[in-house]
Amino acid sequence: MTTQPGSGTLRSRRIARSRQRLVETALPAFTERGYEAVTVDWLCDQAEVSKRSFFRYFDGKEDLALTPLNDVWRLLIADLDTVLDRSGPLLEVLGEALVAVVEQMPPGWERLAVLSARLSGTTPAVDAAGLLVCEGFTDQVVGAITQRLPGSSGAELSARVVCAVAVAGHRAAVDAWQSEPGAETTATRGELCALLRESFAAAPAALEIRLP
Amino acid sequence: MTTQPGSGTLRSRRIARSRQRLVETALPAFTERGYEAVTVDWLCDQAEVSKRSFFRYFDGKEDLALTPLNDVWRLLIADLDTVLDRSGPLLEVLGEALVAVVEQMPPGWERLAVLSARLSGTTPAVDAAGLLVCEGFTDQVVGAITQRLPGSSGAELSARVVCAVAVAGHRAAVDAWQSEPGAETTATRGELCALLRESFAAAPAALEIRLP
DNA sequence: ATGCCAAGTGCCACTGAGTGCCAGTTTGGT
DNA sequence: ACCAAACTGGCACTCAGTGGCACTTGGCAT
Repeated sequence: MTTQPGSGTLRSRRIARSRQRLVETALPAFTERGYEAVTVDWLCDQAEVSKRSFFRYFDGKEDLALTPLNDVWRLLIADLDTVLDRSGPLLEVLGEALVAVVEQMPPGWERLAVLSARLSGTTPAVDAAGLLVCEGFTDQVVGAITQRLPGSSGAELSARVVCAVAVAGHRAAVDAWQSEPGAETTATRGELCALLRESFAAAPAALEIRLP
Repeated sequence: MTTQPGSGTLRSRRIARSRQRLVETALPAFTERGYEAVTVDWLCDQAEVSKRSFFRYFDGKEDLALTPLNDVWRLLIADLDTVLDRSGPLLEVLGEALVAVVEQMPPGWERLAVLSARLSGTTPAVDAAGLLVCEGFTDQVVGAITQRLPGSSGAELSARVVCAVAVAGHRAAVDAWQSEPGAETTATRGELCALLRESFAAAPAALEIRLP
C-alpha cells in the first residue's frame, strides 16, 4: 500500500515503510533496466528486506509492480458498501467513486502510478495481474449488487457489464494519462480525474457504434 | 490448437498430434489432481514430448490449460477482417461472429472446453492468462476499427468499450454453461451459443441499471 | 533415388519466482 | 517483568521457463 507512515502500531508502520521502500526501489529499476532484468533477490537486497518477507508483503512481483494502481481498486473495494448506498445509474456512481478514490491517494502517488501504468502496458505478466485485480473488483460489485437487488432478473449480468465498462474506461483513461508527453514528471492526478470523467461520460454512447 | 489431424504437411500434423495429446492428458489431470499438483515435467513424460518442445508448442502452462477456450478467440482474431466487413452495430457483429466461431469448433471440443472453463474459474493464474488473451482480442479490434473509421473521434474508446462488453458477455455465458449440472458430460455447444446470444442481447440494456 | 538444408527436436544445465519449515525476535497486553 | 501471538530471517527446496548445442528428419531440387 502507498500508506503514509504515522498511523497504527509500531509494527504496522515498520511494515508500511518496508513496503514503501520496496516500491520506491522497484518501479524506477523496472523502468530503467526492464522488468525481468530486475530480480526479486536484488530488490530485497536493496531494500534490506528478506525474500521471505517480500512474499509476505506482496502477492508476487507483479503485485509489487502494480501497487500504486492496485491501491486504487483495493480502496474502492473497501469502500464499496458506502459507495453503493448512493442512488442513480450504477456506472455513474462507480465512475464518481473512482475519481474520488484517486483524489484521496497520498501525495506523490502520481509519480509511481505513471511508472506502474507504463509497466503494465509493456509487460504482459504485469498487465495480466492488473486485469485480475479488476476482475476481483467486478466480483465484489456483482456480489454486493445481487444482495441489494434480490430477485431482479439479470442484475448479475448487468453488474458484470457495467463493471467491464468501468474497467475499460479506467484503462483508457490511465493509458492516455500515462502516454502524455513528459508524464513522468508533470502528470497530475487532476488530469487523470478529468480523463476518467471523460471516459465514463462517453461510455454509454459507445455501445451504439456501428460498422458502415 | 484443437485441430483435427489430416491437413497440412506430415510435420505439422505431428505437431498437432503432440499438442492434442498434451491437452487431452492435461485437462483431466488438472481437474482431478489440481492445477499446480500436475507439473509440466509429468505431462511431458505422459505425452512423450520433451519439455523443450512443450514450450515450443505452448506459451506456458496456462496457455495449455486454456487451449480450447483460447482457440475460439484466436480463430475470431484470424477472421477479424472478414467479420468487420459486415455492417450494423459492432456489438451485434462481434456477438454473431463469436457464436459462429463456437459452432465451427471441431467435434468433441465441448468436453475439454468445459474443463478449461472450470479451471479458469478455480485457478487465478489461468484466469489471468485468459483475460490477457481477451485483451489481445480487444487490441486487434481497436486497431482494425481505428483503421476503418479514421477520424471519427472517440472510435477507439467506443471499440474498447464494446469489446469489454463482448468479453464480459462471453465470460458470463461460459460461466453459466460450465456450471450447469452434469456439464462435464452433457454440455453442448448449442447450449453455449444460446447463452451467448442471450448475454449479448441483454448487454445494451445492462448499462441502464440503477441503484434505488 | 539421392543428397542437401532448414526446421524442428532432445537433452542438460541454469536462472529466478515462490514456498515450507523452523528457530529466533519483537511487541502489545497484563 | 513476563507471556503468548505475531512477525521475521535464513535456508533449502520445487517448479516453470530459457539458452545452447548437437542431432535428426521431412521436404525438396536435382
